Amino acid sequence: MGLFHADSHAMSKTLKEMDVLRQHLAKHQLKLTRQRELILTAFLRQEHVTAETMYHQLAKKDPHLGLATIYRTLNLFCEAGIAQARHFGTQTQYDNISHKGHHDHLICTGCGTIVEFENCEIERLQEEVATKNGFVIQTHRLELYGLCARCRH
Amino acid sequence: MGLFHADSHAMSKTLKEMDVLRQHLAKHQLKLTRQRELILTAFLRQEHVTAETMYHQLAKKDPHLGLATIYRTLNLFCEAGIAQARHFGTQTQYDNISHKGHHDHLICTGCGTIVEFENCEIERLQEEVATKNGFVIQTHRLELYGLCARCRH
DNA sequence: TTGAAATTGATAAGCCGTCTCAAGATGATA
DNA sequence: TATCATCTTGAGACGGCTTATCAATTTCAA
Repeated sequence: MGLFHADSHAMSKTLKEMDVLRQHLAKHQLKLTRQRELILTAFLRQEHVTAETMYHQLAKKDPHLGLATIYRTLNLFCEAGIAQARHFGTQTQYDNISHKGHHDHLICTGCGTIVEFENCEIERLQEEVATKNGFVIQTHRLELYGLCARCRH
Repeated sequence: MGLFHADSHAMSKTLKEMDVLRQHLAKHQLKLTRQRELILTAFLRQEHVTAETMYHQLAKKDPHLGLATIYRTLNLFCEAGIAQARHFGTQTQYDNISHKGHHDHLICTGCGTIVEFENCEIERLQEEVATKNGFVIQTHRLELYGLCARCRH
């Protein structure tokens, strides 16, 4: 009984997304597989991943899990509204949408230093712009490039 | 005399960026070539391009201009601060940074539509954040990803 | 003008992500 | 629970976009 509680508590974080996935699968006549569950729980633990990083992470739990399956599953998550693909550099980042505390970046073009920041007011204005254009924002990216105090001398 | 004036007027729009490029080349012991000039003037006429589109555009002026040269040159422009690379879908878009009043982007993750916008209030807040962190902004990039009205159905 | 050094064009190579397909898993149904 | 149509998987082939290679050419400082 105590064990049951502990288990259900540990699972509670993933339950919401698991339900979203189940609903999506049902609606599209798809099936819930061991791999999809495995990938989902691992995915939810992180803010953003690439297929490659998940491939290596999961190799320990299931050495036969194929890279193609991970790509397929992450794309499935996007369709289900659990993940969001973002192209960064040459790779695709899959962002955990439900993860909060998104931060923006201040990047020094001199020394490469990256300072993270968060500004509610800016976020609010972004929503405003999106709404005005008929968009519903899923995620965003704001990078300010400039020179930090030290590099200006 | 009249002709000279006409010419210098036609060039005036590209002069600023050409100078930026020249300075960058000088600083890195690189050379100013016919191809680099050609690609720069064509690039400055547009808001954003892919290497492929420039390849076809320029094929008329110089049928022997190679695709690799265009990629190399556009990347050079990024290093010189004239262009900015943005990855969308499988391709790379090269944005003209100096283009009138710098636009930010609202990007539909469903159909890829890009809506450009400008918001002084957001820019002001960006300055504020930068100053607070001891930075002086040179440029920035703001991309909002979401679903447009049509793709939400 | 000369020559060291950078650039070019053509194409090979590389990377990332998707497609293919035979073998295996899933789950609705009886 | 056994059956079986359907979906999924894993491995590798494939394809699109970008970069690397290299001999021939161009640039530019002296």
